[in-house]
Amino acid sequence: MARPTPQTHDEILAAAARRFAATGYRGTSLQDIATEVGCSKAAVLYHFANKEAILTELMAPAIEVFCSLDERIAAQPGPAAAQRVAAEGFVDLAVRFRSEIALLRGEFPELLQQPVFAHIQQISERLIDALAGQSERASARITALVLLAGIAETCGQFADVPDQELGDALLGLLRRALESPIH
Amino acid sequence: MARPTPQTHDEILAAAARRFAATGYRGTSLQDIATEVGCSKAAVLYHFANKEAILTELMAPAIEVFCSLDERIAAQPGPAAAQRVAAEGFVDLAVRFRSEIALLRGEFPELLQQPVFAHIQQISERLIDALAGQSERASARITALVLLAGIAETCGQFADVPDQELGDALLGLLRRALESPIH
DNA sequence: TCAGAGGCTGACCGATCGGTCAGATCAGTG
DNA sequence: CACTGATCTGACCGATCGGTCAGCCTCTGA
Repeated sequence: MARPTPQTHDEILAAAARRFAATGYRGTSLQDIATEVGCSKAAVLYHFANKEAILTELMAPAIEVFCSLDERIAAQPGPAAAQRVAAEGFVDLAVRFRSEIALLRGEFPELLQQPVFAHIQQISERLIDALAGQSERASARITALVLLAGIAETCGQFADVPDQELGDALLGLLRRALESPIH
Repeated sequence: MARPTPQTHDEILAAAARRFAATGYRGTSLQDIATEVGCSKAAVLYHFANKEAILTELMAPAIEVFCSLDERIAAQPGPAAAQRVAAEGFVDLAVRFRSEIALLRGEFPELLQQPVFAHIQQISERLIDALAGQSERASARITALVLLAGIAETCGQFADVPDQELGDALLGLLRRALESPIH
C-alpha cells in the first residue's frame, strides 16, 4: 500500500458505488466508471485487478459485519434472545450500510425506466400513500414501503405455497405491521 | 426443424421468463433464450421485434392489473377504505403474478453467486430462522423473509432520514410484525 | 403443379464489453 | 546526472452483444 494514499483509488470506489446503484453491476462498464472519475479505463484497471475486485472492496465491510452478526446470534442461549439480537443487529446493519446494500438492487432502477413500466413509480407512490393511511409521518411511510418492497421481492420465492395460504400470511402481516391498522 | 410450430412464440416467452428471473434482463442474451428454446437467435427475433418486446409482453398482464388497482384505490371514499383495498389488492396481485414480479429482481440472484457473497445465503437463512423464533410455520417464515428483504431493499432510499429515526421505525415495524413478538 | 405465405436459418454487421500491453510522465533518490 | 518505481494513457485484443438480411424449407390451396 502506497504511503501517500492516492485519492484516485477512493474516487474510483465512490464512482463505482454510484454507477452500480444506478444501473447495476452488469449495467455499469469500466468505461462508465472511468468517465465519471475523469480518468482512463486502463487507470481503473491499474488500481483494481478487475471489475469484480471493485465490487468486492465495496461490499467487504458490510459483509464482515453481517458475518459477525451471524456469530453473535448463534451464541445466544435461546430463541427469544436470538430473535432480539437478530432484529436489532440487522436493523443496525441496514441503517449503517444502507448505501452499500442499496447497490445490490442491481439493474432494478434502470429496468423501471423501460417504457413498459412507465407509470409504475407514480402508482407505487399512491399505493404507499394508501397503505400508510395518507399519513405524512416518516415511520408510517417507511413501514408501507418496506412491506410493499418486501412482498414484491419475495413472493416469487414461495412457488410451493398455495395461493390461499400465501395470501392469508401476507394479509396478516400487513394487518399487524401497518401503523393505523386495517379494521 | 421447420416443423409447423406456432407454439414457438409461447416457448420463447417461457424461456425468457426463466432466464430473466435467473440472470436478470441485461444478463440474459437473445442467444441464451434461443438456446433454451432450441432454436436460432434469428427465430427469436422473428417472433418478437426486439428484446424489449419480450419483456413488455411478459409484464403487460401484471401491469394492467396494477393500473386497475390504482384506479380502484382512487375511487374509495376515505383513507380507511383506501387502505383496505390497497392491502387486499396488492396482496392478491403479488400472489397471482408472483412469477412475473420475480423477474424484476434482475441481476440480484446472479450477483449473489459472486465470491464476495459466498456465505450470504446461508447466513440469511439462519437470520430468518432467528427472526421467525425458530418456528417452522410457513407464515412465520414468510413474515421474516418479507421483512428482511423489504428492509434490505428500501433502506438505501432513506438517505435523508437520520439514523436514529430510521432505526427506531424499522425496529418498531419488526416488533409489530413478527408473529412471536420481541419482549 | 406451382405460387405464395409462414416459419426459420446461417452469415453477417457495428458497437461495446472486460482486459492486456508497451510506453509516456513524473517525483524522489543516490 | 542516471535510475527507479508509481501512476497513467492510447491502442489494441478476442468475445459477445442486439439486430439485419437474403434465402431455404414446408405446407396450403387454387
